Amino acid sequence: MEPKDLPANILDPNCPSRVIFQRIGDKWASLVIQVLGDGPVRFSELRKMVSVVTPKVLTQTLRALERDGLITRTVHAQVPPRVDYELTAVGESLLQPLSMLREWAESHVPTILEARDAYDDAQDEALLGSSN
Amino acid sequence: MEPKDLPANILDPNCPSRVIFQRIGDKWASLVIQVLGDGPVRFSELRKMVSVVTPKVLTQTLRALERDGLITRTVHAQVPPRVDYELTAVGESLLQPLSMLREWAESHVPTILEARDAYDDAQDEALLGSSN
DNA sequence: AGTCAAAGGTATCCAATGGATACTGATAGC
DNA sequence: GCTATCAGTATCCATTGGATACCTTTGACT
Repeated sequence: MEPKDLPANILDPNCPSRVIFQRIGDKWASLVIQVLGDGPVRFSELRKMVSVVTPKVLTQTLRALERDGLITRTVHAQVPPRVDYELTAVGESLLQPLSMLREWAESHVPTILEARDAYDDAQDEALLGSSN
Repeated sequence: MEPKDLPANILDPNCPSRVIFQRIGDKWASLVIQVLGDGPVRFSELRKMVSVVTPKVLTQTLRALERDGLITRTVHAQVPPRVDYELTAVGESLLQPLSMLREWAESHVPTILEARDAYDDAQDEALLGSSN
């Protein structure tokens, strides 16, 4: 793993690592993975915990994660049906990098909200100035 | 400690940390930040390095990052114009968490591609079986 | 003088994605 | 029968993303 000649490069649009990187960055996928970090969860529970996601989009997300081997889908032959989603070993290996990002996000909330307010105020002033 | 009462919680749709988390997960934003990790870059260079992004979308991405205080935009009074984008201190603090994700993505490329092939093959067989 | 090129974007239009809402199918319990 | 539960589909519409063309300023070239 020499950093000199990385075999995979996210900046190359033809490199599969980029596709994978963007799957992680998917709006719902990363939340689902973090929820599954505590163990298997069924579909309806996921919907409640990863609020507010519509069933169609949650299904799409879960199928994509399953396809990439990050989660498994287990159907229990019951009525009403019970379907459990669970992290694979690969999926679990994502928990740590994701939790670092999460910690970053949670700890920088105040700073970023301040920056937004300042930026928006500046925009407002610019607009007012131009109309005078 | 129940996870229900975290001060900032990504799973809460009303918590700003979620919005921020999703900005990081934006398709282009995280790539831009990683490119800017080596120092300021001008617009046209960014377009080349973060290929392939259209100017409209790159502008949207940069404006959003600027609004959140992760990058600065500096216009040099020249002709032709020169505009440099540069990470702020907050933006730089994102580099480490992002590089962990990037390393994860790059190192898991083979595993995930295999999983995809296996999944797609299984889907194909299921389709063939149902049509017989 | 006229024309071209460079840089950093906008403007416009169309395709893809995301989301709201309603519905399905099997069965157990009332 | 009627209803409830669960895990989704089906359908439709709004938002976003992307391709392409265009704009502006000024220096260099012809």
